[in-house]
Amino acid sequence: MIKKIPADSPSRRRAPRPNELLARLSRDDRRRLLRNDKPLELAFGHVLCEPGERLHYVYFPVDSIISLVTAIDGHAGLEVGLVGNEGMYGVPLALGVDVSPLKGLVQGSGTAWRVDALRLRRQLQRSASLRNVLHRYAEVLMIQLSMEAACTRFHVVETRLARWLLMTADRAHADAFHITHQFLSYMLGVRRVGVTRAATALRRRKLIRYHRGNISIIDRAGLEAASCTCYATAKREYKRTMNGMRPRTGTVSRGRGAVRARTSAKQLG
Amino acid sequence: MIKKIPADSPSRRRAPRPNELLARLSRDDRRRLLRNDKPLELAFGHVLCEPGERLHYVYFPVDSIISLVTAIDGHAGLEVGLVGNEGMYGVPLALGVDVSPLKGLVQGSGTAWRVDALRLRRQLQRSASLRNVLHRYAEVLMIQLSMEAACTRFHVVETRLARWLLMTADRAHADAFHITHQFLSYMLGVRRVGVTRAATALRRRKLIRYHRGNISIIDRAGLEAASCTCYATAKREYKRTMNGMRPRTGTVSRGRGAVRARTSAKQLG
DNA sequence: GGCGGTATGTACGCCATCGCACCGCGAAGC
DNA sequence: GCTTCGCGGTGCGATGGCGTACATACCGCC
Repeated sequence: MIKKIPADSPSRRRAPRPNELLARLSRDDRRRLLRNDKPLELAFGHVLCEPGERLHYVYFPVDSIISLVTAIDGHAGLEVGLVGNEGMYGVPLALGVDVSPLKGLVQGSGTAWRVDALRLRRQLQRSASLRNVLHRYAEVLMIQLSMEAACTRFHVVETRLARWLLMTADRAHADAFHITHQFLSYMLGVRRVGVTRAATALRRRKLIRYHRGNISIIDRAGLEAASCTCYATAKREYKRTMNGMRPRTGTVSRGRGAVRARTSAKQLG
Repeated sequence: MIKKIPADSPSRRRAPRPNELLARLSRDDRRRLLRNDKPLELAFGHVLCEPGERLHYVYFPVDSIISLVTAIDGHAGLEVGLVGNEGMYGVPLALGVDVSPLKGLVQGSGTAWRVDALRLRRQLQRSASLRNVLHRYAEVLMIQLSMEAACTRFHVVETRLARWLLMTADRAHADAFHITHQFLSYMLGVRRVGVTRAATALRRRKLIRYHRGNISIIDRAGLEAASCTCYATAKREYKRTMNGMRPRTGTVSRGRGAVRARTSAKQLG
């Protein structure tokens, strides 16, 4: 699924942009990493790596989309991250670990640059600027994971669905794509019926349209309003983290900090 | 809270062990990192860093416990990680980012080594072995975060409570510690009443005992059986990741892998 | 142009948790 | 010794999601 819908409206599809992590590398870093390789075609449903297995490559999507799915006993799994041309799959290798805890599932077919583990390791040793970019992205991913945990815990299906659609549209560079309720239920960790209900509600509010797996966003601003703040948060945090912007200057509690400590203990009391 | 209960039974308390990350460093790395510093006393309720603010230090707990709490609109927050002498607080700095997305809340008073951001950065540039240890821990944290997301989504309060108690006992090096239902409800992201109910159930099963905040584990094996598998998973993944053990050798789907791709697409209907 | 399979819509009873309210007990402080 | 307050226990109706089952509608294929 997530195939483009040429019949519908090619105008919906924006021009694919290069992978943002690769774009941030110096010319030399990029050349040494990619050599003479060509981007690879990834097909929907393809599993790049099963959880707990060895990572042989990292992938830098161009216009493909990769779902990060965590394993959990008694359930099919739960999507905890979404990777498009803004990121990479295979962060553990960037941290010196050659096992992936997360299943990499191609959720939108398209192309991606692939780099093998050994070459990545060599270039990481050699280049501090490469490390800088990939490690910053590792931090982005950590932010996403913790946000995902809280969002999954507290937000209802409808707002989560809205967020998911927006995030996918961004990564697909299109406002329309193909995905079934069944697949969505797997990603969101809810029943298929739960997705149907939420999707029906969004459709009644004239925010989306869908028909047998073809979903299109018809009111982007409305959908953003209907989604949880996590959508905006994720975008903001990506920018801030990758650009190395200064945090807002606030009172940082350190040293003894007895007052603040008591305050928060009180709040919880 | 999480103060020791000397009256109860000092025998409950095991000898504190040194911070495991520091223990993994070479003598030189460790000396350059810690200089002539002494470990710091951290008091319960103290906030090491608010989410979104600048990280001035990293902390390596010895016998203190630090909760990683993610911010979420409309809620008090949600604990997404627990750091004791097996880890560190301030992973973003190890990845070259000087803002923490997660609140660092001292949840168990005790001591920790503190290293300032600049010195850490210098030593990271200098030492690949230091990078190796800290980046491996960053990976451990990512595994914990994704596990936490799924656990929070799918597991009921009682099993999650059991897991929390076990994890805290491990990090406190004691089977008894002090914590109120109110505080637990904040950590687990549920109502206070929800904790009371779950705790009552565990008590009736003779796995724990508690009285006005003093909780003790009286049947560790039973509590492990009552907790979700996430407890065992976290322990196993920590070991595997930090020791750099080989993954189990399995069929890694790569290249075309059309068969596997079709299979999983089928499963999802 | 009928048929089978896929995708979606709806219904029903159940359960975990929610939000709120109220009560009782025990510890610390006046 | 009495009061106050923090902590834990219980009850009640509401709600969001679950598991299951079944109905409908559409597509592609023969």
